Amino acid sequence: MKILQPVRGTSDLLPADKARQNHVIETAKKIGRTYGFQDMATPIFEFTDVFRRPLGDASDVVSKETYSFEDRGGTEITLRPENTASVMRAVISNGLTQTLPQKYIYAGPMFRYERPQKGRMRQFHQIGVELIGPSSALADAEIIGCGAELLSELGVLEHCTLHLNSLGDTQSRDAYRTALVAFLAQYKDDLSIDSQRRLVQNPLRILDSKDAKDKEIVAGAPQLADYLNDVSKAHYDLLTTALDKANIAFVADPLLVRGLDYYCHTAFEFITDQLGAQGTVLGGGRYDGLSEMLGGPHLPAVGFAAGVERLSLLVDKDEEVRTDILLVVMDTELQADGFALASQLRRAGLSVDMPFTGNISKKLKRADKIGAGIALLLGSQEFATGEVQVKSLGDGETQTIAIDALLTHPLIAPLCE
RNA sequence: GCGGGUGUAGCUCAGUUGGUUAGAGCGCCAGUUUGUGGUACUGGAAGUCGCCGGUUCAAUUCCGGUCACUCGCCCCA
Repeated sequence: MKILQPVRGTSDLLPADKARQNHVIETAKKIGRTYGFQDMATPIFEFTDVFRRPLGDASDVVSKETYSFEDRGGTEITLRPENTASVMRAVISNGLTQTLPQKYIYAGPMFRYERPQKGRMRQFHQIGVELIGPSSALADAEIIGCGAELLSELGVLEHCTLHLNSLGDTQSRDAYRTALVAFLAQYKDDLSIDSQRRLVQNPLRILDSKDAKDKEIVAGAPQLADYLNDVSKAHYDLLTTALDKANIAFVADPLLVRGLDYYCHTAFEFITDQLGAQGTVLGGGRYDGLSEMLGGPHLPAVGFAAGVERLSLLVDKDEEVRTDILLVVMDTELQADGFALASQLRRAGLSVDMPFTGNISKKLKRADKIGAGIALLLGSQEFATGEVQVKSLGDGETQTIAIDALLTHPLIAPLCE
């Protein structure tokens, strides 16, 4: 075991990366607030059944992508591969089904045992929103609008296309699935190996196969849209009308399907062409069936999840974290006084860095690394009269002022929060 | 889980048709400057050539395996 390298599919977030991710997350929370979504969090692990029941044993996520283990008490535990099931579990656990709708936003790490690629990690981070209670297509529009707004605020919407589809309600979907399987069964031997497997496990997935031969066959397959019943059509129509009126551009994508079983009606993904095969940057849909799969009441819900790493890769913003003031203590015997002064400035809201070793020149060099605009030089000569040197690092101008007057100095006062 | 590419200093990369002490730029450290940063100049440290094995008088170089990263498939955020 090579402990000096991180576990495959995990990585350290050094300050530059972490700052970029914080920006994505903070932007999401800000946009979420404008929609009335409240920040919340669920545990990072749950009983394995929380994920196994709704996702289905056959799904890839559960059958081969989860980090599952038995804890010391013999309980089957799974690190969450996504957060929607956890949130729904929390709503039911806490009796919140009595006070609907519930609107949540969350952010945190997820875990999937997959082959890592760019924008695909084994520990990765998602931000997501869930709107639980309403069955109206306007709720779907609100979720999609929130996603679009987030991407727009991050400056990446122009690189993304919104793909939209309707899977219909259970009745429509079952009818379509039957028709699709009947059609594809005729070409069973011509389908790719993967798709032959899907024919049994998840036939709708064959629709977006990238295999050339599969695509040919799929081209002649029945269309999902033709199997939507009136309720499903009305839902889709209201959603698209709302999106149109709000100027949210989308392309109807009849081949867009979701991997997880509990989705119905709306499925959507914001896809970018800038991340190779991991183009989906934000995706979601309606999952009216989830609550019942967990043993709760019938509970309509819709939401999205976005990949923080993927969004961070698209955001070119480099937020440098600067420190306001470099405090250079020029005489060893004044170290403790320097610490006291730094403490006083910090209490006033300033960020202060005070090097402990090195000569004056070496200490001053640190100013550039931390991005400080001002250096304070504390030496015995001026300390004797209660003064300190204030050096503006932009132009090198230095003046000596009373320590008591520091916080009102024209260069320093604006930095106090 | 399957297929392709890559692996030389902290970073970005040269290089060796197999042959003595493996190079550059950036970064880092020190000095020029013992109470004043950036720039400049000078000097310095730093590499099991990913790891293990094989072939060979000799392997960083060739071969095999392995690990990691990366791209694609699968699946998704």
